[in-house]
Amino acid sequence: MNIGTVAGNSGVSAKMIRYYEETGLIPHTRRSDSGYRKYDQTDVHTLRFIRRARDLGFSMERIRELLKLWQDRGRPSREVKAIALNHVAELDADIAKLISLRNAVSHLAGLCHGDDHPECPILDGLSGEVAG
Amino acid sequence: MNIGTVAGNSGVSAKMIRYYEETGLIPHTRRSDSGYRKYDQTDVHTLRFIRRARDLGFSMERIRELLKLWQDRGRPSREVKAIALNHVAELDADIAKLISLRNAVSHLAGLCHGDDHPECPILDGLSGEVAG
DNA sequence: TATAAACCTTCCCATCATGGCAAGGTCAAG
DNA sequence: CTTGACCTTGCCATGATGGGAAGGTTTATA
Repeated sequence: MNIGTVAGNSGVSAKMIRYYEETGLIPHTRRSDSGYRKYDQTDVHTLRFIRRARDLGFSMERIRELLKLWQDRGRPSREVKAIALNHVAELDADIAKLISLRNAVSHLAGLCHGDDHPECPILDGLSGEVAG
Repeated sequence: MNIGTVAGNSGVSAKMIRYYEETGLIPHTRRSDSGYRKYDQTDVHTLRFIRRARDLGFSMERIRELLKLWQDRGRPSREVKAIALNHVAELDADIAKLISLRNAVSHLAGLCHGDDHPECPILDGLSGEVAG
């Protein structure tokens, strides 16, 4: 298979497949006489694995670890679970931060009349004025 | 005031102040004979405004709009509120997405024993196997 | 068979907001 | 006058991705 076919079959763009190869996430693949990258079904499986992990928000570094464990038949599932739980914790932190922002902005917006007049507690808040 | 003082007083790094100037978020400031950027208290106010907006997660493009409205004494607060509510909507979307990821990862993690054995529903899920 | 379309290659650039570093000029205090 | 703190510009890096150019290859079609 050429890279375009693998891209279509895996859901990972050709651009990213080359990038993953370059950064060592996947090994260098063999080339045709003319220099085209050649792939087989195993590569498609690996790339699908990567894509699903990306879809779940795992960083490339995490995916690197997950791939290693995936390919290690003797891995303890404990290590995989640790990575996943760590990711959940990071997501929780991100979510908490966004919610905090959201509430702050929403609060300010709630104070603003949103009419033709220039008075605006949002701008006042941003400029540091505590209250009218 | 030199840039370092303004940075300290505004909470915006000198690096970012130069960047904001370069990208037009703030105007070019006057220079001393030796080429040093010179600022006054008004600049500190503006930079504090920018920093607070950044802290609330507004993008530079949004801040550009907010700054323009802030400096327009005849603005209708409606426009400010619209930007804020739009930002809230974007934050809500981001939050929803992260929560969805979080739940998916957490679900997979919950299926995994996390012990010495290699069986791992997390890896199975990533590799596309529906179930054992 | 000739040619065009579709594909592949590498290389460079851009994102977004931020930091780091380096080489060199300036200023203030000792 | 030296030292150290500060300023300047400029380049590089981030993380994961896309865009595009310039040029070689393969395949399909006229």
